[in-house]
Amino acid sequence: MSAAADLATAEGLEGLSIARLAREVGMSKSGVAAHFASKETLQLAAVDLAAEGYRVQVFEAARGREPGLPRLHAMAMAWLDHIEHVGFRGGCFFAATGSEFGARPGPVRDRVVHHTRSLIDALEEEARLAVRLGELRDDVEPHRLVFQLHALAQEANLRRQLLDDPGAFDVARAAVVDLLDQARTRGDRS
Amino acid sequence: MSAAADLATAEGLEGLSIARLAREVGMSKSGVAAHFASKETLQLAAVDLAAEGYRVQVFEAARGREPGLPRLHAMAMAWLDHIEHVGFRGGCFFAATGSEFGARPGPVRDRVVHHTRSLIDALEEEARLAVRLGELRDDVEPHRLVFQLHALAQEANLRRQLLDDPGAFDVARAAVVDLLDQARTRGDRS
DNA sequence: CCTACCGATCGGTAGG
DNA sequence: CCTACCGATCGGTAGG
Repeated sequence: MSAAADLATAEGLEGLSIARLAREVGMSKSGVAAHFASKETLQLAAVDLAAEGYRVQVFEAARGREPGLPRLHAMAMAWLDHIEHVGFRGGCFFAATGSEFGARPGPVRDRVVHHTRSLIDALEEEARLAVRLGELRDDVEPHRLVFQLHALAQEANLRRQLLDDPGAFDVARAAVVDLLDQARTRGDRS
Repeated sequence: MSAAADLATAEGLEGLSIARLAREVGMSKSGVAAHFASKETLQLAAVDLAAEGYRVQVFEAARGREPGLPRLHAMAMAWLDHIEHVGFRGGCFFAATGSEFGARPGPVRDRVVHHTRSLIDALEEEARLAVRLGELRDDVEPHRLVFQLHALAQEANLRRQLLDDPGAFDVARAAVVDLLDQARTRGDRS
């Protein structure tokens, strides 16, 4: 069942058909259909499973560091590492499904949006805290900082998928370090 | 014919079926099929049409400015403007198709990759020139600068599609300005 | 450019 | 969990 959803995740998209999934796990088509009320239910299960994957990594990495800048830094890096190593053929699951369902209103899109916003909100929250703690400059806008962090991850994923750029994630990591460095309060070396 | 490809473009993806397109332009299915050797040919036509759309805007904007930093700046802005105003339901055509065909080898993927790389190469070339002209600092890496510029556009597109962030393109534009500002030779106000 | 057809695949259900 | 079926849609072709 969750093994089915995992293989579903690996396949990636709307092309994840009940029939195809059935073949892959060696069951009859209606055997799979019995586990999910509809194709949409299967898609939602795949989305939630993928979300669990990065949530565990990102928030586990966060727990190990003090709140504020160190935690923000750790979350951004853990998130890049996770995308780099997911191993789905289509790369980052949320980049793929977000792009696919961005223009298709419905529960699947809503779920993808929810998980995406959830990560962004967590990063913004941590950035806001870092500003409050004086670790990041007063004039740093958390919204924009996280915009840039998220952008770098998207770009690394795109370049690996499309441009065979094996160093894409290293470039992204270096840019993240620079970005946080420039936002850091002068003289602060925490 | 090119009107068909245009509506095809608007629809966006693999879901662009010959049957669906036929309905949309009021022809029979095989009437459309006769114009394209195969579905793949139709997809390639749509990709090329979309590429023409941004090429015209970006390279026209470039022609009006002197080579180097001014031209790089103009290209980045024209490109953001184009993505913001394409009007395809799925947003940026190349973000959508790139994500969809990134893991599907074949002529369609190759064509999407070619157009994507083409724009990136043009931006990098201009950045390299700006360094040579002394408009950008010596230690600026064109590859990484364009990585960041491209990342901002991807993120703006994603946020509009997924997060109903109407100011996403304004944030991206402001970040582009900052990025080029920081890369600029100190004291240079060209 | 059309009608009419093909084989394949889809999501879903009936009935067990 | 299965077989067996449904109506719909797909890409593509035959024949005109």
